[in-house]
Amino acid sequence: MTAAVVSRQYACAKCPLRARAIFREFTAAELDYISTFKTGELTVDKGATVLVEGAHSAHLFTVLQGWGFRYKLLPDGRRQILNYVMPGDLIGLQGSLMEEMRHSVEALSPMLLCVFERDQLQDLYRNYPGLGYDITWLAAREEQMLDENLLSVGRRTALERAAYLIAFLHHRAVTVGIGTRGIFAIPVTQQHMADTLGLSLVHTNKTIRKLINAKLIRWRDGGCQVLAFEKLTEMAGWSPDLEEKRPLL
Amino acid sequence: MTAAVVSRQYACAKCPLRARAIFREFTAAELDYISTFKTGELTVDKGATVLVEGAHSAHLFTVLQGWGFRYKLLPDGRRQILNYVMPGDLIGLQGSLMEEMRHSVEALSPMLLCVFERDQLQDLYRNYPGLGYDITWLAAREEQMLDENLLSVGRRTALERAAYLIAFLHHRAVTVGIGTRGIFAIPVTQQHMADTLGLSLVHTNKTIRKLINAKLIRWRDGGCQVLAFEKLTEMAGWSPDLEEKRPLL
DNA sequence: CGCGGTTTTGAGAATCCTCAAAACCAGTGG
DNA sequence: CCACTGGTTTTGAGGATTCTCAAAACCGCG
Repeated sequence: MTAAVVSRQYACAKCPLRARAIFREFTAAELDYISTFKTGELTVDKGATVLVEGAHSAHLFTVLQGWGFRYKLLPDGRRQILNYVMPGDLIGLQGSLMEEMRHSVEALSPMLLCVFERDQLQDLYRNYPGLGYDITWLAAREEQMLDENLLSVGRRTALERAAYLIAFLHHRAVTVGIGTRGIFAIPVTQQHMADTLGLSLVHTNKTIRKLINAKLIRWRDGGCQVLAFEKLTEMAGWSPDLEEKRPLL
Repeated sequence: MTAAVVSRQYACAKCPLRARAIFREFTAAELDYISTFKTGELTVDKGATVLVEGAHSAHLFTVLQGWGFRYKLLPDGRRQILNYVMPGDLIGLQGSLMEEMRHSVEALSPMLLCVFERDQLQDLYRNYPGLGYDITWLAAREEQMLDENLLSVGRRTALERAAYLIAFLHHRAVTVGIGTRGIFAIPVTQQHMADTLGLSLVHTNKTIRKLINAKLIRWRDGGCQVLAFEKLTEMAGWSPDLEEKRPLL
């Protein structure tokens, strides 16, 4: 058993995630509506596939807890990780809007998801245009992240790429409030890193080792921990955008 | 003079682009509204910058004619082309939704653009939720293309990548109705290709030469012409999705 | 203790890069 | 009509990066 639907835990208004500073305030009416839109919660085991390429998903999800990643495969099995998902992110939008999903999503850790019905999406746009706008905003944000990733894979050196990726994930996690109590681990293996960076496992390992030896990161608790965020961003030639408040569906 | 605003040419209902098979039907009311939303047209010279990274654009554009590309730069000038734009594509959405643009857009050929006011976007969502939905759909489509591009740059070999890129652009162009009268040229230089593929100019040239020697493409009229589309897609391990009808703003 | 998954190391080979220069080509001005 | 110019494509060559193959080391867990 890799996934299980659980009954509603709490109303959206009381969602602990929503209280975090990065998310914008919703009106009471919006919260009520979202509560209707939400049909349940879903827990997913680490390693389980949340959404699979080719399917036409009947659901949309908001991540409440845990990490996952989006990826695509070539016919012969080569894998490219496109982006990571973490609390507050919306997944499955493509599968809801288009005929079918063009990528898959897998859980990196146990995940807790909020489930929405695809069929209610039209209704949402009609009754709460502001929320529709929010969904577009979230899609534009995803595009922004992909742009930066593509720049990285296409034009940064292996070392810059690794530094960028780690800094990027760390920054997102901190922004959304993961590991506010000190150092936390990004729950990936070096194989995941390799498939994100567009490098082989062996070369990824050698590259990451340089970052470890330079004491910019360490590898512990089944993942990657950041020790010197600034040095990573500098190495990558990247500066994080200042984060505006964002919607949470 | 690289860009000039022109007075309104014709109502959206009579837009010649809209008549093409790939675009979905709009209701008379929608067309009326879009006509209001549209504030003018803009011509842009080949090589001119349409939108620049860092700016907070007051405008949104729909491409009516011509080709362009979106790109990002690293601090030292390395360039990654993220995607191409052609008739029917919406550009500048990011700059309208977020604080500022995270990429630039440049014209590959003379372009004709439809201009919309960013400030009216909220109004559009409120009054025509279906159009809001359309905009989200377009954003999701852009994401889909980026996903495939990232897969390509990250995991395909140089030859596969080149084959994919050319097949991809050719397919998009055909779908939107460019060059329906026989063979047409994709208006790029090999430098553009290189910056899209994440390769050096020299290696790109050698790779493209293989495709030319195999008679899959030819290089003529200042661009790339496709001679054997199927062979390209097969070489890339890619099959184009079937194209649903899409909105045109 | 044994097992499977993950990280590490070594080594030779393929890919891709940089540097440098030549060839080609379309447009400009004499 | 031709020389000149700037942009683009092509070629060669040596070198750096990255890959594959293979095996060892490590590590948490049953």
